[in-house]
Amino acid sequence: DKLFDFISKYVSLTEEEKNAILALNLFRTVKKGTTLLEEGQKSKDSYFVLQGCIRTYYIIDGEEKTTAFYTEMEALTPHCVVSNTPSKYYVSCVEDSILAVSNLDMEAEINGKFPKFDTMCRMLSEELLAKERIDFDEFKTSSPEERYQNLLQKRPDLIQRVPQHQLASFLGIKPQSLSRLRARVLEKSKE
Amino acid sequence: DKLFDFISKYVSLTEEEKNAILALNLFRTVKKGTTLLEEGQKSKDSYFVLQGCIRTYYIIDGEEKTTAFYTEMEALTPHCVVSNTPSKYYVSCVEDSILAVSNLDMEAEINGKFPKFDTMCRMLSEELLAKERIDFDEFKTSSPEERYQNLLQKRPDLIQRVPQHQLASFLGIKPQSLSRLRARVLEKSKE
DNA sequence: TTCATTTCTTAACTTAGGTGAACAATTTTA
DNA sequence: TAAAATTGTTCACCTAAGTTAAGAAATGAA
Repeated sequence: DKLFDFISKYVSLTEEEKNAILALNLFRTVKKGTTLLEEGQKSKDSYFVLQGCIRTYYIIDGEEKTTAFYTEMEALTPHCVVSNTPSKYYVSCVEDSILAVSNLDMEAEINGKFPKFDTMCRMLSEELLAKERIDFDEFKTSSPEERYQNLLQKRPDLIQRVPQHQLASFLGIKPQSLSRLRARVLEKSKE
Repeated sequence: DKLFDFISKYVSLTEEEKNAILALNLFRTVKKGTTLLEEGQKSKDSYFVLQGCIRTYYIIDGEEKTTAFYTEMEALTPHCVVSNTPSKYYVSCVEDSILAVSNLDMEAEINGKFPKFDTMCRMLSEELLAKERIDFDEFKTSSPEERYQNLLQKRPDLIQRVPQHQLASFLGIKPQSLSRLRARVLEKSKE
C-alpha cells in the first residue's frame, strides 16, 4: 500500500504498528470540487494524498488565490491544526481523489503508544520545512517567467491537470499575465 | 536561560534533561560578517539565535540574494543537514550574535536518550512548517509594496537592523526598487 | 585622517506584469 | 440540447519593477 511505502522511507513498521494504522480507517475518496476546509473553520484533520490533487486557496477581495497544490505522496497539515486557530485558507479537491485523513487526537494517541511515530513525523516535517524554505527562496529569486519555466521542468504534470487561473496565482501572477507569458515562451521556443 | 524558556513552550524538562543539554556546550558567540555555512558544504549544524541576527543567501550570477533572516528565538536547520547534500546557500551573521549550535549527531544521541526531544522537535518543525507556508502564501498574494508595508507592521526591527540591499532581495526586488518604493510610501504618508 | 569599499539614492529608459474589457472555448447544469 | 457559468485568450493602456549609470553617504581599513 502506498501509505506504507511512504512511511518506510522514514521508519520501519512492525505488523502490529501497521495494523494499528489500518484500524484507524483513514482512507477517504473525495469528489472533485469538494471543500475539505473552509476559511474560519477550526479543523483537526491532516491530509495525505494517495491519488489526485488538492489545493489551498484564499479569497482576497472576492478573488480566489490558489497558493499550493498537493499531489500523490504529498502531505498537508493545515495551519489551524497546529495553531488551534481559525483557518486563514480553504482546502479543496482539484480532482477526484483518494486521501488518508488523520485527526490530531488520533495522532496524539498513536504517538503516545508508538514513540516511533514521533520520530517519523519529526523527520518528515523537518524535511518538508527545509524543502519549503528552498521553494520559497526559489520563488523570491526568480521572475514569473523563470518560475513558469521551472515548473515546466519540475512538475510538468501540474500544468496539465490544473486550471490555468489557479496556476497563475500559484505562480504569483494574474491569469491574463500567464496567458501572455505562455504565448511569449512558445514564441521563443519556435525560434 | 532563553533556550529553556523557548523549549518550555513545547515540553517541560527535568533537571537531568536540562543538564544533558548544558553538557553539550552549545553556545557560540560569532562576529558580524562570519560565514557559518558556505554553498557546496555539507554541514550537520543547526542554529538557534539567542541574540543577534543571521541570514541565508545565494550567489546568483555573481549577486548576493538574501532570502531569510533569523533573529532572537528563531531556529534554522539548513537544508543540507536534513538531506545530507551540499548546501545550495550561504549562512552568515548580520550582527555580532550569540547562537546555540547543535550537531545532527548530537541530536540523534539526545533524541535516543530522551524521546521527549523527538516530540519537541516534531512540534516545533510542524509549527514552523505551517508558519512558513503561510508566509509563502502571503508573499505570493501580495505586491512588493504590500510586502514592505507588511514588514513595517510585523517586523519593524528588521528594517532598522538589516542593510537595505539585503532587505530588497528578501522582499523579492532590487535595491533600487526598494529605494524608490520607500520614497513612494513616504510620499503617500505625507498626504 | 585619509583612502577605498560598501551601501544607498536618484534619474532616465526599458520591460513585463496589472487592469479592464471583449470574446471564444469549454464545462456544467437545467 | 440549450442556456448559463466558468475558463482561457487577446488587446490596449497603465503602472511599477528591472536596468544602467552616476553620484552621495556611510563604513571600514591602512
